[in-house]
Amino acid sequence: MKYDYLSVEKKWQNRWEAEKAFRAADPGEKGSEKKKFYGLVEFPYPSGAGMHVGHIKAYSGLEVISRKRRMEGYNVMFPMGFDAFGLPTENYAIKTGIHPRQVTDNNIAKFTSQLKRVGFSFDWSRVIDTTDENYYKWSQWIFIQLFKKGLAFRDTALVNYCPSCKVVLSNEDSQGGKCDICHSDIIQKSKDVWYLRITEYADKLLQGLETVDYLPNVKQQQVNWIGKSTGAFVNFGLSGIDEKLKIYTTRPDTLYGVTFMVMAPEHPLIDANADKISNMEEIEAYRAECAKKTEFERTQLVKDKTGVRIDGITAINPITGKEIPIYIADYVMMGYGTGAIMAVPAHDQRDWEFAKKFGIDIIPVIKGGDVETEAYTGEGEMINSGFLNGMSGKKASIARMIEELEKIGAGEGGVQFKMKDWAFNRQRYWGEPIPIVHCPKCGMVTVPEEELPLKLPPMTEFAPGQGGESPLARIDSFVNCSCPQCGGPAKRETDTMPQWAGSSWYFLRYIDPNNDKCIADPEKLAYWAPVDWYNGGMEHVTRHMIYSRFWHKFLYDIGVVPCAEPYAKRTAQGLILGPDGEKMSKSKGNVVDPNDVIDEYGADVLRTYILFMGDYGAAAPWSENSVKGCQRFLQRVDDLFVLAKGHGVTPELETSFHKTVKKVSEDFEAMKFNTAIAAMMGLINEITALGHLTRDELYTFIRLLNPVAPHLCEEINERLGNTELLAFASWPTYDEAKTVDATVEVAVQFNGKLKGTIALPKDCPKDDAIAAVKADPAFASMFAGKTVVKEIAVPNRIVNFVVK
RNA sequence: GCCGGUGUGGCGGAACUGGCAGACGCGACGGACUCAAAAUCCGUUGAAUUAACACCUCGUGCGGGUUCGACCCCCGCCACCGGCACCA
Repeated sequence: MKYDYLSVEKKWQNRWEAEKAFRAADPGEKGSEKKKFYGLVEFPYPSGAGMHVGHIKAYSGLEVISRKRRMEGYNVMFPMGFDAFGLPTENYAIKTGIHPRQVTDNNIAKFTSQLKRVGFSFDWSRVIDTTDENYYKWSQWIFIQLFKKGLAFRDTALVNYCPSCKVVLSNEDSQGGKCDICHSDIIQKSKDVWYLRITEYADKLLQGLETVDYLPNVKQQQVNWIGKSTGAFVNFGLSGIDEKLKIYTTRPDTLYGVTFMVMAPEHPLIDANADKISNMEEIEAYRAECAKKTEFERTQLVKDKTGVRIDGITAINPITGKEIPIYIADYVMMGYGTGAIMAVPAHDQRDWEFAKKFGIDIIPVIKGGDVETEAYTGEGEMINSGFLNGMSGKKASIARMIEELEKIGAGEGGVQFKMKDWAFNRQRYWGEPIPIVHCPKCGMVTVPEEELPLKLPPMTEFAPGQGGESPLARIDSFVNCSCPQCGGPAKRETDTMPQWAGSSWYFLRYIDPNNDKCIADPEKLAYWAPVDWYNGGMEHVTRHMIYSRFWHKFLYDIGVVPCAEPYAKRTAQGLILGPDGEKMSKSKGNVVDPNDVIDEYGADVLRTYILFMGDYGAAAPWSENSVKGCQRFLQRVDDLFVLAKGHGVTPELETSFHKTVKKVSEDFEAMKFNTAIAAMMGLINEITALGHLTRDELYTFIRLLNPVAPHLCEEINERLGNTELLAFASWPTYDEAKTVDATVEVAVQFNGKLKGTIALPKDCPKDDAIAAVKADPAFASMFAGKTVVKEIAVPNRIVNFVVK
């Protein structure tokens, strides 16, 4: 009988909705006495294009886990929401004149209906929308707390600016010198910008990684992003100037090999001492040349070293007392360390290249390598290094040098991070207004908390101003206000927050989405936090995750949340590629729409295929034919009902059932959905071949499959006469002892080569196994005329004879 | 350049972390049902060899090694993917 998925799926979706089946119980409510499980997936940006199958894959993993947890007796919260501020919506609004609010509402409605068609067990009573006033009220509240603690500040800086989007971008949003949104080349521009002092939390963010269960590569990427290095700060004296040149180095052990110094072109010491520099024109010319280059050209296109020697000032090595030249060069960045370095050409390749080009001495201080051909960066015995001579081992030499530097007051040990402060403003309409008032008397004043939310004013024209200022700057009624502190006339900040703001704390709001007194009720936070399992894309591992960990840690420090880390566990799904093996994109025309798949095959088939197509964490191409294979599988499950007679255990199937329950239980937890489904397919094949099973066994089977294909399983459950939802049936258990067959086929090898198999009782002792093979006439010829040198037996696996 | 990952049939992918390579699915081939097709069901399907699904041989990117035994461990390469990148 052909399974009518369309009406069956609708039927169960309606019932789940009517019964509010997946509503998580808050503390005090019935169900909250159970152990809690908080499963989180990355909420989508509701784009006009609707969802594609990649979204479905991203949510399916924890959908399975959440459904399994409910069956295991947990009180599960599996929420969904929308990260709806952002440029695509705003650009669409600029183009069409339709208000972003309306665009967003339409898109959310579209996404919601698509998600419901898939049958995800989200708690729809907790939906959040970051553009909702009652949500961004709290984004603004957090900003005010950051500001009060000095973690939000304003600074003039060279920023990455996208001339097309007319917006300032963070380093994270402008990787590769391209705008993350429109992919045009970004340029450098001097602007007054807001920063969040995330660097203050660099060490905490790094150390926190030791307490969480993230995929190793996720952790590694965060570690790299934070980029901690240890070394020393060293103060070099300057000739004729009563000032020191402070540098940062990871290799203080090579101090005796310093033959020149390099400062970033923008280094403030240059202007401060312009009167002592005899070649300022030359330096200015070089600076102008550098300023023309984008950061991309300067850092990405590694090419010839360029630079200019500063005439008139020299540096004094505090250890050797030697006088050495100072250069400016753009291979040294103002934004890292102190903006100046000591150059050791013998042991640093960049310094080596520079020295070769400018004819500077190269003094080796570590034995090994040939510093005439390239810098030697390996370890070795210290030479030409005064008190370090004869030492070997980088660590010891560094420690010894730092000790010396500290003794003579010329430096100290220190650490540096690659991570930079977070540029936190955008000159756009569709974002959270930054709740700050600029008062000519009081300076920057926060909007009083009782006045939050600071709402976006109504507008009809959303394009940014010509100078790249926020569209909000055009609205006088918004801009002009009175200072909350002194009551005098003042002006509002007109920039808005970046899209990352709303997603930096959304997992907390799910816990108490309608609270108008605080982010979330402390009792509820104590119950639900932290997120037990967070799944999402690898592309969000550095930016979104680090930002949100930062906010969470801040909220922890001010006593708002009860735990130091927001996510106890993090996994990631792989991409779904188009049928052509390419990344899905509109331009390639290889996007698969989940709606089309559901129309043709049903939601259960879609879900099953997405989980079956391969390793959940790896990218895999879409295959229409394989979808059909999953359809056949579910059809065969449906057909099982007519084969189900009586109760109890079918002896021929008993071991297989125990095996499958074990396999599926374990594989789901490891997100090995493909092999779990393969195991269920194998069991179906066995049952079909046998021709019968009991109704109890069918019940076990549908409970295993339920997290993957819940509509079909609920339907069969009902046919079995059960009135309760299968969603809350108990998860099947297995008996370890019954997962192995009574007789096991064991491989027989001679000299490691497979020569046959032998049936042996389960867990047959080694000696018995060896004896059994020797007694088996099938292997007699293998022993004939040979001497057995060694006998190896692995229970239930192999027996191997080494013969001569 | 650095860090991480991957490489297995015609295809997607399995393989207890050293123990029968290719589970499961797709595709293909053969058969059943059908007037026929679709759907469904049954069988075969790594390569080579063969009358043979008998034996032997080869086979997990390439070249070596360790081991009774290697997709798995070690050494040296190649290719592709992801992240970072003149970070001192």
